[in-house]
Amino acid sequence: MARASKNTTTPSPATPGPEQLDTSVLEALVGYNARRASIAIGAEFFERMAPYGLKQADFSVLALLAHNPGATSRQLCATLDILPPNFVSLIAALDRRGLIERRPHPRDGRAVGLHLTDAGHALAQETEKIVVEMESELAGRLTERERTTLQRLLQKFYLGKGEKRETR
Amino acid sequence: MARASKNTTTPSPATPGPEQLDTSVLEALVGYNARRASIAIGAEFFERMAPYGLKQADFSVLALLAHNPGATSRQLCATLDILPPNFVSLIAALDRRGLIERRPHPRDGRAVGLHLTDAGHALAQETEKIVVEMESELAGRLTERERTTLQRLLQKFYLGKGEKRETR
DNA sequence: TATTGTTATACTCTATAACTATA
DNA sequence: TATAGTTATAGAGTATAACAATA
Repeated sequence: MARASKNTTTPSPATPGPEQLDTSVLEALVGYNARRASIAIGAEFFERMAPYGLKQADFSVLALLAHNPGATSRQLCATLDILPPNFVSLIAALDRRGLIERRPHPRDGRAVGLHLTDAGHALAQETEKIVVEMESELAGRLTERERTTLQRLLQKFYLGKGEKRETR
Repeated sequence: MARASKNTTTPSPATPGPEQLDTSVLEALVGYNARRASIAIGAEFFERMAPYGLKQADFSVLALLAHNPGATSRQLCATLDILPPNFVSLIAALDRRGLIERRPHPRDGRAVGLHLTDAGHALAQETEKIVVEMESELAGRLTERERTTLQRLLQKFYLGKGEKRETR
């Protein structure tokens, strides 16, 4: 698959001559840039996590459980925007691998508290370290201050928007 | 791809409400923030483009053709990172709707130059205006300078380092 | 021989309806 | 009645192999 083409800040000629297209219209959109950056980072993530057999969702669940022991499926689904039916096989796979443990919820007989096993804790710790290192490499051209700014600005687009309409 | 971002969980403490999880580990990752922002913006995009029957890829193609008349499928696929087999039905749909026109390429008998029809131009212009307006609303809390910074920082993650990966 | 566009196909991700058991 | 977890399934999105026409 071809890589993203680099943008030329000069307006493109009207004739279909050169190879590169003028992408300045799209690169002015936050949505486009966020999506492309997300895909690029996700591809790198996929490569580095392949030895551990973890996808982004798997990693997120392990990382959250490491810091929120006993969290329920419902809480994890809400936090990660995963639909409950799609969460079942994910959790089942982690369970089969012996990374998590399901314990009855102390106060709610319907719910199940999820906990990392020792192996799960070890894997969460190791992969979290690798991901943090990967991010440092990818953000190598950014200063620490730029990186913090980037996080803060991105979060403005998905956190605390107040009024929200229902989708379909 | 349109993820219903209905679960942004306002900080209001709902009484039967779920205990919020500690997400600080994930929110420290650019990849996580970019993905969440991309999904949130994509959901809003989906809502506003629904009346026009355009998905993100459709809009990108129309916008690119508006500024790159006569571009070929191969060029658009390379620019947008879409695999050629997946591009066929997309282009066919735009063609059936009378938004684009396929003309024989002047210098390559294999290729086909893609052009917007009058209807295509009108739709590209109208939807581009709507998307730009949407972005202004979503980025309402950002200063113009912050927004420019955000674009620049995001582009560092997907531009100018495409010599390694071959997939996605 | 290489490239453009295409068909067929498979695999993943995401979404909806409906069931169960608890509350 | 409402909620947590689950099943089954459908629909997008994305991937590879292989082919015809042209270079």
